[in-house]
Amino acid sequence: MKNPIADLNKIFDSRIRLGVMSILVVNNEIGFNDLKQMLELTDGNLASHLNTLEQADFIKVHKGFIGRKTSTTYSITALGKQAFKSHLDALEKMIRKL
Amino acid sequence: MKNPIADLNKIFDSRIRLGVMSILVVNNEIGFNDLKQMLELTDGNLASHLNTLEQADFIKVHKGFIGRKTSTTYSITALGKQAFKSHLDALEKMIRKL
DNA sequence: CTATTTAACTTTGAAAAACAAAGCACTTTT
DNA sequence: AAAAGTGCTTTGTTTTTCAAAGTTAAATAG
Repeated sequence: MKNPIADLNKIFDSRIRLGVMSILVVNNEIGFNDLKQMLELTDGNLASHLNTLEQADFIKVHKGFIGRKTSTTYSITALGKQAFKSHLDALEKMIRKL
Repeated sequence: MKNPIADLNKIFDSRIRLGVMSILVVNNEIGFNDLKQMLELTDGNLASHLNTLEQADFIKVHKGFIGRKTSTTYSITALGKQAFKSHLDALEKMIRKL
């Protein structure tokens, strides 16, 4: 039998990063605070997971302004969309036997 | 919006434990070495993850003999089956938006 | 105009988890 | 008798997770 977990992406082992991605798939742009509230996280925790996703080029940050106040939003990249889809495919393959 | 990751089971954040469970769902009894080879793990690593699953009452250990040689096998419990299913449901709910 | 609050982090540090390697008791194979 | 396999446990390192506090800059309240 083939190793069933080999195709899972390590980055998505984390429930939080999984949650961020699943939110970003349906919201093409979302703010830091919205994510924080949806996932019920502290600033630092969310920021570090977002950082991991950004390092991997799975999400992109947009720093803009609302008036003169900064506003940071995040969106998924093409690579991120693909990697997330691959991960879900691997998951599905793993459990299709059910 | 509701927290999309709240219903995920922390025990299944681990790819390895996820793999063990997915194997046990289709094999009602499997040996330590088989698992080790399927998942490509070291003894210690596998043993500790199995231990976590056992503590949670998600798997059961059977210590027996083949002739006079010890043989340890593992199987999924009813609770484990249920918890795994719930986790998969939560995952599916999370990504159904796709 | 001063004080507090909010946004979005970064830094720090502690706790937990993952993991490999080695050791071990016992047995079978060579 | 020596080597190898089974199924662990122990040890110790590395990695990951996370909360808390600090930070900068702007907004708002008093």
